[in-house]
Amino acid sequence: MSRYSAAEIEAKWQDAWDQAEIFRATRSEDKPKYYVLEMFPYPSGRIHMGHVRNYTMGDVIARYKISTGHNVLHPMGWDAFGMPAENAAMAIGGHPKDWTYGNIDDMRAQMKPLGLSIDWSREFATCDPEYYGQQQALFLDMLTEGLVYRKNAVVNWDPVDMTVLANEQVEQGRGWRSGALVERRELTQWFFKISDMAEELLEALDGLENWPAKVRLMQENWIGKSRGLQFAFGLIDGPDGHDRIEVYTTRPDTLMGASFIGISPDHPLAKQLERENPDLAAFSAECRKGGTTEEAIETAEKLGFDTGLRVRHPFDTAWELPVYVANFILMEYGTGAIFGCPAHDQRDLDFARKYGLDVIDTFVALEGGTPVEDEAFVPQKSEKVRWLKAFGWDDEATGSEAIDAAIAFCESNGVGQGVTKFRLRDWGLSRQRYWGCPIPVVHCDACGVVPEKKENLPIRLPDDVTFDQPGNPLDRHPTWRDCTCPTCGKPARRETDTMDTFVDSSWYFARFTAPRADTPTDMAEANYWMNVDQYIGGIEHAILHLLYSRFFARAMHQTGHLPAKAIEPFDALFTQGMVTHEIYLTRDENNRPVYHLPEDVTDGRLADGSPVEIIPSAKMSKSKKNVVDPVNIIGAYGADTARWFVLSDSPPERDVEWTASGAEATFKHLARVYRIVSEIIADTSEAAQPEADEDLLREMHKAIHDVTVGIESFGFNASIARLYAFTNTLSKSTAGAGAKRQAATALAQLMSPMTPHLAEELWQLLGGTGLIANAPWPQADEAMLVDDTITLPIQINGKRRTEISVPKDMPKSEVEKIALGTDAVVKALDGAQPKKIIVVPGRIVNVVI
RNA sequence: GCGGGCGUGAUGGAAUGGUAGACAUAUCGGACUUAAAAUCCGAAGGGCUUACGCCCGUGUGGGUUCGAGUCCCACCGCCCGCACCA
Repeated sequence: MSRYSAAEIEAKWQDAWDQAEIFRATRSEDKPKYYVLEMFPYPSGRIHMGHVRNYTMGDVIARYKISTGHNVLHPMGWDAFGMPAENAAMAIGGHPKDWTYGNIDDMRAQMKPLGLSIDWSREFATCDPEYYGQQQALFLDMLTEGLVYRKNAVVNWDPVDMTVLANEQVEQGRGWRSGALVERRELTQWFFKISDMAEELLEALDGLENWPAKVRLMQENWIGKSRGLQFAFGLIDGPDGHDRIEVYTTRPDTLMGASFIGISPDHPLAKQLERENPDLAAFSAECRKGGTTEEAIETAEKLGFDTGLRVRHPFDTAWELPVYVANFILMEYGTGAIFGCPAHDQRDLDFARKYGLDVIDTFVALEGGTPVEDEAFVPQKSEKVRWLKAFGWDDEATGSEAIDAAIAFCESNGVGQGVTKFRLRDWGLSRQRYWGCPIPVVHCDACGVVPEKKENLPIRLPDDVTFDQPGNPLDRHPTWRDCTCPTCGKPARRETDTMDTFVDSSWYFARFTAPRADTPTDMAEANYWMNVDQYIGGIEHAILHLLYSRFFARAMHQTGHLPAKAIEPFDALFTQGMVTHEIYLTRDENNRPVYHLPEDVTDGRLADGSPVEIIPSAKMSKSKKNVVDPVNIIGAYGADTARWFVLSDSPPERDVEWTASGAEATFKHLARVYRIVSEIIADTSEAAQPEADEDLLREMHKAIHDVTVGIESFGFNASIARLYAFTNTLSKSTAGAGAKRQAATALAQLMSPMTPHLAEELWQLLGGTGLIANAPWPQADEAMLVDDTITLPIQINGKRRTEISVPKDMPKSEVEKIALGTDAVVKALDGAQPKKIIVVPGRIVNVVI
């Protein structure tokens, strides 16, 4: 009997699949279609275990759907534009293009041995001119539809390198290369009008039933619909053109507790005052230091500058409030101005204490509670409070009712109006970088900003660029910028900004339906294949990528590139967890950590015997060296072992920890399955007892049922646990050769989505017809799933005391009688009557004493 | 700071509000072997008890329920995202 040789088996069956072209997707109306997609990778050059886990999950679904009679589309491509290619060019020389395509070749070669059921004929990279040219066409169509526009927006500016920095390139407020303090600077940039669709993107979340609730909730909060009051404070002796300050608040019920007005340093009034007031100019300059992230702004120390200006309270014109410029107010949200109510908002209270401002309690003092000191009084949303007492009302209302009532009250008194606002901002797509999709517009002195003609697409990136200095090489290219105006034909300048790489990934799923079409999509193909039936990727994409894709699908429908049914492009979404590994480190003479690769550590020691510190279960990262290269694992154990392991142990949505012992154990298990099945094939015995056949087949049907449920519900770990149990049952079974072969065949089929190579081999050994990949999925016989006798636990006061064995459909009253007759219950009752007996049929009996 | 999530044996984890710890790893014992490996069989949450059993136990504290790992409230810890990382 031969032994399990993964290398041999895997090469053999991958060839067989290639020969038969069984994963090539072709439009066909005689089968239901199924589109399964994993978030495509960035071509860093090496695949990692996270990729293996992601693609294996998609592969299990794809293979399962093939065997349940679906026409499956399972494509793969590369999210190939982005900063790392430029960083590599700067660090080690070479060209981003060569680096990227070289990485793609490497990664494809590392990925193919996994035996994924991918239609490689549809592969593309977003940096292919054939792809980004179509993206430019989409951009032009969106421009025509009014979905794109230009406006000013702030970027991170490195004053030493004189260049724009990505958030990732800002470390503790400083540029990562120059070390200079970063400033916020305004640039004119292109924007997608995603905010116009805020309401629709929000409403449509309800229909995404097969998305994780947490992702829908995160998107809902991100879109951030709020109902509030917009009104004005009259400005006393304001500078020219400013007689009022418009304010938006979601807490109009606290208006009588207002004690100051805060405006953003970028507010027009602040900018005007800045010109005449050097102290304020200095303060605002200070506010503009640091990065642009919301995190940086929100966690920075709250600073304010008293402008000396005063406003009048709308309900009491004798009541004057000071106007501060404050660093925590964002010009992008609301009107860029707020009123502060220290008694009922912690941030405002901290600010008021710091600058010695009034704290006007509109609730606690009125109700006779403890006055506000260091903690603002913010009631629970559901708490009924007399918020409006300050307005002279006596009605009780909960938080949102109180706010609606306050808005109505203000409106009826001529103070502002209720408005709905969204937190969602328009999507800035301009990037001052080379390795991205060129924005297809030109700047003409006579005609202004002019779209490029479609027949000139793709606007290709020039190859002759250098990365020896900071900034965008397109800006300093000698000739690339020179062009003629598409409108007047005079000399003009090409736009040198490229698109955010999120644009590339916002429509690739649609392109996969017709990757070689000479329009962005082919409507016949898109109509057949869309939507993505199952999308799989990391939770880190819960908001941006998934929201942008939802926006793009709508925009593509509006511009005639997708059918109406595809405006929500992902029918079902699954967010998988990461692959983690322990971190091993020692300390150098300065007590700084020195990291060690897992393969250099055995039983907590290095080769020289010195012990290592172990940090448990962290995300695999090159800098911490806690990485396991899938290529090595496949070389040592085979792809089936890698695939099985990343699916076992942890539920797919949670992190899974890679361990060497786990991989070893997985390999042993697969070898065991191979051995057990080989023995079954050699065996010709009859069953010792006929019941043994019956028992085994019963277990087989239960396994078919449970494994199928597991796959359909993304419970791959549960399916695998069930397969372990079924393998143990099979190995111990005393059934005859026929029943065992039947069970072994089912086992191979149930394993086939996870370990397709081994399954093909077993299928062949067992005499199966054709490829197991094409064989129909086994069906569980319902009648075989239920045992005639069940075990019911008996609880006394909710604690398990004993159990009884009863026929599965015994009536409640009978069960009750038997339960009351058990020794444990008789003893516990001690002659008394039970207070209550709860019988949950088929589940449990609880006797309350 | 804001938004979202997670927390169960030595370890990864299982458990439609219904027997907590399935399945696996590591460990220990046994069989086979000259021996080891491989393989096969078995034990195993903690405590008390000769035993029958009993008590405790799902981050902490409270609550709802006949019954809570699961639902609610508060807290602690860790993770993800925060609009120019992909």
